[in-house]
This record gives sequence, structure tokens and C-alpha cells, in this order.
Amino acid sequence: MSEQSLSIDIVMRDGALTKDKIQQTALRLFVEKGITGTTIRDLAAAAGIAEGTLYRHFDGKDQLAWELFFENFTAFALELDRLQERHHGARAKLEAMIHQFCAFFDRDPVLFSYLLLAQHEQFRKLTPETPSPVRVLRRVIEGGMERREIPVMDAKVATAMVLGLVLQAAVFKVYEGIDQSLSSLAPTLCDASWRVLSG
Amino acid sequence: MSEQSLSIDIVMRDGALTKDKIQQTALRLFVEKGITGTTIRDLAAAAGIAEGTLYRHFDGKDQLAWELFFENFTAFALELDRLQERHHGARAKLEAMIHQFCAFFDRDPVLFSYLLLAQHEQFRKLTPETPSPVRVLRRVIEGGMERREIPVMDAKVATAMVLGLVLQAAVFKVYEGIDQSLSSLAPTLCDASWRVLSG
Amino acid sequence: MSEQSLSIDIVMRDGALTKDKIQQTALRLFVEKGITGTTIRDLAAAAGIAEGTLYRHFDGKDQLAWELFFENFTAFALELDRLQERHHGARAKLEAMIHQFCAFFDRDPVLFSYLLLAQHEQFRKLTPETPSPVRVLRRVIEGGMERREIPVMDAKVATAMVLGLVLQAAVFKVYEGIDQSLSSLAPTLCDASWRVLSG
Amino acid sequence: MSEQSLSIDIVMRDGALTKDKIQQTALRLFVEKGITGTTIRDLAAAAGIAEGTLYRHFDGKDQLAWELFFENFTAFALELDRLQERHHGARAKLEAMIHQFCAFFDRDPVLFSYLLLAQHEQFRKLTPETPSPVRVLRRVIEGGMERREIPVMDAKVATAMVLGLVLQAAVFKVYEGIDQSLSSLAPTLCDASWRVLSG
DNA sequence: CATGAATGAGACTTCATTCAT
DNA sequence: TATGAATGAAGTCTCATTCAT
Repeated sequence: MSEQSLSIDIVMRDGALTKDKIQQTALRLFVEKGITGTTIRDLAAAAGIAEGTLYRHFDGKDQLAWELFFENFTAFALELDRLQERHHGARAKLEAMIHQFCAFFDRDPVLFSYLLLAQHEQFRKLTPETPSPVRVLRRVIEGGMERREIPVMDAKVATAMVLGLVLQAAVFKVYEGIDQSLSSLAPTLCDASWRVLSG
Repeated sequence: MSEQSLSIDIVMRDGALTKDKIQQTALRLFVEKGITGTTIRDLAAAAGIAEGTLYRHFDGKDQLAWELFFENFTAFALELDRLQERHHGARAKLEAMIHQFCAFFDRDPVLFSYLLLAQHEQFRKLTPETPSPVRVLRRVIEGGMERREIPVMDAKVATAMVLGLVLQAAVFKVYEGIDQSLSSLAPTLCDASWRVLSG
Repeated sequence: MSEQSLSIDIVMRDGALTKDKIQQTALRLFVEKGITGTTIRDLAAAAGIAEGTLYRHFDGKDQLAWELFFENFTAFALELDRLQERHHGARAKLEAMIHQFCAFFDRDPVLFSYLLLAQHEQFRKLTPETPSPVRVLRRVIEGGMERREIPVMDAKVATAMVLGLVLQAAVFKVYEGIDQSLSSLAPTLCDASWRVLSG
Repeated sequence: MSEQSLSIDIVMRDGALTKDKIQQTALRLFVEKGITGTTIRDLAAAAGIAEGTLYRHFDGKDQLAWELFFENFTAFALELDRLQERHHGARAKLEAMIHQFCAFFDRDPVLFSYLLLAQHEQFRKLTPETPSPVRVLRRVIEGGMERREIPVMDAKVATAMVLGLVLQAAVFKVYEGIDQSLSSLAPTLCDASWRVLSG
């Protein structure tokens, strides 16, 4: 009758599947309720595993949260960096990156939120050497200023404005009910960014 | 009769002072370590009070966090609203508001962070009727579009972009080492915002 | 009717009393069931406190076990050392010490067992500088050999034999039902020890 | 049909070898870290087997610990008993036994420690009928007293002293760095024991 | 009002044991 | 027989809150 009774309870025997399931579930709960607000019990119940199972795959909740953050954060940074290298000119690079941010959000809003919108402990653990989307964006903007494609101004401030403009659109999509996909807003965001940098 | 009555009471008698001290300390710790990450013990130690004393002034940690959020959040919203009413024309209103955001940050960056940068549980408790800085900003932008001072576009998106631009500057001031005061950046932010809205 | 119903449940408000109660109870349980075999729940129930209360007085179970060991172990070593200093001649020193071992056992067999009969993790944490009953005994024996009151032999072996003879009497009192007090056996143990050292 | 049936089986086929490996490893770890302090995971890793494999050979950790104790404990008791029967006169019996204790320690110090030096839960499970080295020693001493080869005194106390003298030498060999083999100390221990019993 | 020892629910984690492969 | 992922009971510890003083 209930969905419950239709589900088949198979003890999962494939470690990789279980690890994946834990990661997906953790990501969702961490974004929904925060890392501290998510208990191991919540997580185990939502992932359909026993509480102890988590510890076969991760050292603990903190390490899980960190691995989830670090691996995806650097992966996105590298992806973004490879992308900007394939384009020429500050504007083209910038637009490609903004489209990438939008596509990322549309493809996996939960992961996007975890990496870029949530305020984490994790952020403070990043070393200056870690690849970071923010730094990629900033280097592109600095490069544009060096090559006089962008009027020279404080690069940090310029980066903050462009980044804020894009990220806040994502925030509003989540919390203030923007209807369109972020990708469909990308041209607007690109235009706005370029206008900001044309100061 | 009892030793009690003979002892000289050097205990704090002015409850208001104690309450204030608790609030200031809580604000700082909540921003530094998050609400969940701050224990009553931390708070009591940092404020120089006993653990139980907090409960003379607040119902508990959650209520303290909420009161801190709600009172200051609405106060800033009302302040912002009164401010925009004193100016005429979308651009003047907008610039006054941005200067106000900046002045607020410079005056009390901890409170600003607590209200506007931290991702809270608290945000979800806000009812649609609560005065909110975001809504004030949005109404000003919508008004400007209605009066054709600003080209018509999706007001939510427009608001997100302007707000993001300003807030991310604050974030960068905290985490990426922007040196200037936010107030000194206000003209830049105003220009950029206006250029964004001129799309 | 039951003893239970006659007991008065007073929430203990004197920290020192509580700490003492925890220590006494822990000592007994650690000896009865081992440190690992004693759970915090056992301990709290037996001491009549809440589980969390233990952590107001000790960092945790391990620290409690260590403090219990270290403080009493060194105290007994120092007591033994002061005692041997008050006597002259190897035989007098030795007999005083053996009587002290016996009196200690008779006064507090639980503490004696915890310090001297149980095989602990704790023993490995002792640094060579820590005062130790074993070292006091050994130094007295070495001194006796130097002054030719005792025939020269391997001092470690001599110490082991004397110590073993005394401690095993304590073990047999606990496990094999020796009836007399250890103090009443002291003369026998002194004689035997002296005969062992007269080799 | 299945990949399974095609795979080459390099898995250990001789259960006896595996069982032996488990016992040797368990013995070592139980002595090093205690029974409770040794986890199945530790044990499996150290023995080079899977965690579940242990349960093909033993009912569980406790049963393994017990079997290890009981079989070797009674075997040594019987060995000791057969040995004393082959000698005549209390002194000869005693000396043979002490040499046997020493030879046992030198041959397998880990097993010796497990059986005779560690304080076990296991000891309490021994029934009065179980053959025990302690009882063999005691009966020899009692026999000597009955036949007036040894002055009459409390047999329990006498046994304790002799046993303690020997066992503590083993303890000192492990923890206090006695260099010589225990066997080379056997004559010293025999002499000392006999002097103790000559009280 | 202030204190801080005590509480106890509930969090995180460990680990002996099971069982599908 | 061997494997090792999964289990879940039970352990250690934290911390918001209470309450006698």
C-alpha cells in the first residue's frame, strides 16, 4: 500500500555505490540544514544506511563535509580555468565563465549552493594554493586590466562586484523565487558584469 | 542573619548592562563561529558571566539569536525605508541606500555580517510582512521602472544584481582583504549599480 | 520499605564532595571490572550522579583513571621514601617499608590493588622521573649492598624477588582467601625478604 | 558460468594454518594491548585475514581469549604436575618446577605473560577443579610440610611468597630490563625460594 | 539578579558480529 | 573456507537548560 512496502530492502554490497549515496544525501542535507544541523542519524536514515556504515567510507562527519567541499570546489575551479584558457579576450573569457556558473547551478543547484553560497567553516581551511573559482575570476579580470580591455580599477573590488552579481542571482533563484533558469539569465548577467567593469 | 545578607554585594545590579554585554558578545561569537558552533559556555566565558545568567535575560540561545536578528534586521529595514522616502528619483534613492549599507558595515561590521552575510536558519522564520532591507531595495527599483527612470526588466533579477554587488564587496572586505572602508567604495558601488540597471 | 525509599535524593551542590564521590566509586569499579570494563554509565549510576556530571570534574574516563593512578602512586612513593629516611640500616628500612605496604593494603585494599596489582596502560605513561615505590625499594636495596649490609647481587633481581613476595601475598589475600590481615603477616614477609637478600 | 567459478582460488585452504595464525596473533595483541583493547580489526589486520574469517574458527573474541587461556593454562598445570611427580623430596620438586617456569618464560614470553602475568577476567571463570600451576605449587609445598621437609607455616602464604618471587622476576624482565634469561636466574630463584620456606 | 554544579537527552563514534558473495 | 561491507547496540562525550544557593 505504502511506498514503504513496495521498496525492496537490499543490503548494499557495493562499497562505491554506498559511498556515492552517502555523498549525495549528505550534500542535500548539509545545504538544507547546515552541517552542524545535520545529524548522523538524519543522514543515515535519509541515505537508507546504518549509522555505523558512514564510518566505513569516511573518517567522520567533518571529514565527509570537507571531502565533499574540497574535491568539488577544486574541480570546479579547474574546470573554470580550463574554460577561460579556451577563450580569448577578457570579455569572452568572462562570458564563458558566467555561463559556466549558470550551467553549474542549473545542473546541480545543491552542489552549487554547498560550494558557493553556504558560509562554511570549510572556507577557512582553504590554503592560498588551492585552486578557487574566485581566484580564476579575479585573474581573468586582472588580465583584462593589464591588456587594457577593462579600465583599470581595484581588481578585488571589481571581482567582488561581478561575483556578487552572479551569486546573488543564484541566491534569489533559491530564496526569492526567480522563475527562469540561471542559464537563461546568463546573457543578462554577462551584460551587467561587463557594464560594471566598464566603469 | 545569614552570611548572605552581610556580604557586600559587588554583583552587577544593572541588568541592562549585563543584557547588553551578552548581546554584544553573542553577536561576535555567532558571526565568528556560527550560532550552533557557539556554546553557552563559550558565550558566558567571553561575556564574563555565569552560564545560568543568560537565562535571566533570554529564553535561551535560540531566542537570543532570533531577537538579535529580528530587532536589528527590521530596524535596518525601517531605517532604509525612511531614508529612501527622503530622497526623490530612483537614482538618488538608490545611492542613498547604498551609502547607508556601506556606512552600516563600517560602523558595525559584526552586526552587518550577522544580518546580511551569514546564512541563517533565522531567514526562514521571516514572514512576508516583516520589513526587510531586500524588499525596500526591490520596491525602490520597481518604482524606478514604473516611473521609467530605470529600463524595465525583471525586478527580482535587477534587485539581486544590485544587492549582490554591494554585499559581495562586504564579503571581500572581510575575507579577501579589501583595504578601503566600504563607505569610500560607495561611489564605485553606486556607479556600478546604476550601470547594471541601465541595461 | 526498601532502602531505596529511605534514601534522600539531594542534588549535590558541593563540587568537592561530588569529585570525591566519583573518585571513590571509580576506584572501586576500575579494580572490580577494569578501566575498559567500567562504563561511564556504570560509574554514574554507582556514584549516584548523572553521566554528564563526571565531565565537570574530569576531562574524561582516561584522565580520571590517570589522575587516580598518578596522584596516589606518587604520594605512596613519597610516603615510602620519607619513611625509609627515618630509619637506619638496610634491614630497618626494609622492614619499615614492608610494614608500610601491608598497612596500606589493610587500610585501603582497593587503592592498593589499583596502584600495585592491576596491570595498567597507566604504567607505561610513567616517566623515569616519576617517584615510584618500586624505585624507592630498589634504592634501599642498592644502598644496603653498597654498605655491605646485604650481599652484593643483581639489584634488579633482588628487588623483584622482595617486591614479588610482598605483592603476591596481597594477591593471595584477595583471590586465594588468606585470612589474616596483611599487617599481621608483615613479620613473616620481613623475615622472608631478609632471608632472600642474605643469599 | 559466473566469474566466481572461473577465478583462480589462491585463498588459504588449510584452515588449521589460519587458525594457528589467528591464535598467535591474538596472543601477542592481547598481551600488548589487553583483550578489550584489541579489536577484531586490529587482529585481522595483524594476522592478514579478513574480519569475518575469525568467526570460521572461533565463536567470537571472548571465546578465543578463553580458549587461548584455558587450554594453555591447564596444559602448563598438567606439565608441571607430571614434572613434580618425577622428582622426589620437596626441594627437588620445587627446583624442577621453578626451572620449568623459567624455561617456559624463555621459550614463549608472550604466552607466559598471557597466562600468568596479565590480570584477567578469565581467572574468575576458573572452577576449583581446573588444573592450575598455582595449585600444583601449593600442593608440593603442603606435601613438604607434611613430610617435615619444610617447616610448617601457613601454606597459602608460603605459596604466595614463592610464586611472587618467581613471577615478579618475569615482570621485571619484561618491564625493568633484566638482561639475563630467566633460566639463568633459576638457581638464584631456587635458592631464594628455599630460604623463604626455611623460615 | 547572579552563580555554577548538576542534569540528561542526544550527538558522534566504535566495534563485535552477521551475511551475501 | 574466506571476504569485507553492513549492521546497530552500546560507549564516550557535549551542551542547553535548570535550580539550590
